[in-house]
Amino acid sequence: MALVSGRRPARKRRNQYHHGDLRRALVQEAVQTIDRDGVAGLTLRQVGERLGVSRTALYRHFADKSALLAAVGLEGFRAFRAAMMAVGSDGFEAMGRAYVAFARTHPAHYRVMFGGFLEGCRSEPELETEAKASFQLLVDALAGLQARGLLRDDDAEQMARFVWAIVHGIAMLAIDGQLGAHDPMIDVEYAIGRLATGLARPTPIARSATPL
Amino acid sequence: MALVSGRRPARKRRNQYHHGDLRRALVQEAVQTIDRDGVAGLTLRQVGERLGVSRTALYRHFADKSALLAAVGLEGFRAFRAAMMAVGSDGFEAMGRAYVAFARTHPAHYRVMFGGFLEGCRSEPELETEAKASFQLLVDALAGLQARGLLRDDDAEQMARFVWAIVHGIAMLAIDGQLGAHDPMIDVEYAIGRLATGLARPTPIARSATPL
DNA sequence: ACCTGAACACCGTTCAAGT
DNA sequence: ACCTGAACACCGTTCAAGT
Repeated sequence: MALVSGRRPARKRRNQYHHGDLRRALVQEAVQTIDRDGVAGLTLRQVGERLGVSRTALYRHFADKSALLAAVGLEGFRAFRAAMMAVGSDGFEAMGRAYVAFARTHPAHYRVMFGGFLEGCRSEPELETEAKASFQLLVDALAGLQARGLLRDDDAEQMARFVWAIVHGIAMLAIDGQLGAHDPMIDVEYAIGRLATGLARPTPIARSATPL
Repeated sequence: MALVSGRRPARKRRNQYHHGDLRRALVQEAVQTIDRDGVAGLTLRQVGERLGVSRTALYRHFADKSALLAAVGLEGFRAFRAAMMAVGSDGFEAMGRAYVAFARTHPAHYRVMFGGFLEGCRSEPELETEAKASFQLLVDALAGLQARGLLRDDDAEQMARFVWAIVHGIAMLAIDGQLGAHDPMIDVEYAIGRLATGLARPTPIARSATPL
């Protein structure tokens, strides 16, 4: 559950009425609520009540509800990038698996990050920065594979958008329940297999094939 | 704008206070509101007010807000399926283009259909039926290509989920503004090119290639 | 600094009452 | 049948007041 970067020790500050770190508690409670009730089910009053705090205490830490959502998104992006970096960038197989796994493990974060709920948060530059950095991770990984001659020489950003669309599509369908009982990891494995064929550097012979 | 199947002529019914077809007007107004303000910005009171009708008039036609949303989704699925059938099922190129084009032309419908807002509508069997039928369209198209020897012999449903994830991913990223000014149709064309390589029936020679 | 309760303008939904 | 206004329990947000 420790999603934030753990630089600050668990030492509680004094001179506070109810919490050592209300800000963090608010974000955490928001995430739990979204996991349970969806973004639409998130109410600031309930969050406060659940934390044993007045319903306006939140405004000491966040300008409004969308700022709280932005904090959830930012935390999500940081955890997401950490998870991606943890698997390394040798092949996109592991990244693809890690991507969908993250969405399933943190559906609330994922939905806030990529579900269009951050529209009113254009004022948060950190969000944009973090999102761009996550995407760049994928671009770099693909460029690395290209440099080793393993991938076609297409524009790396174009390839990245393609791969991103696939894992994003699988992830969204999975956490929205569109896949029913079907295991999304099967789709990830299938996609990896098809991408190996479709994105591999074309050999002279394969290039001459007229597939469709 | 005529999204519903046009079987009923525009003849207005009598003996009504304000509308010939309040139900349809409500759905239409809801769609416009969602297009403008997002699903979160949809309020029943505003819809009624905009239609010059009491704020509770809606309950004569819909059990609650989620039922109105379900109606929007159903209308979307019907229009979606019609658009898919219109392009034929000869190749998935045209279907892919039509898919993303639909999402961009009807972002409100698309978001309601696939954005996880229909969770509370399990009681609407028509929704499930329509969603399944849309998916089946893709499965059938792929199976047809398989029968003509143009596609790999993988499970057609597995291939369909793969293709669906791709176009869904592109569509969501596009209507969520994640692509910035980038034209999503470029991604569709790129995806089509890569899929032609990745989903084509493997020739004996291509099969022996070790791409990644 | 951080927290509080009262207050305001909203919202979905119910219901008795009207035509 | 279809529509209405009053009412209820919610919601986000503001603000003067407390420690």
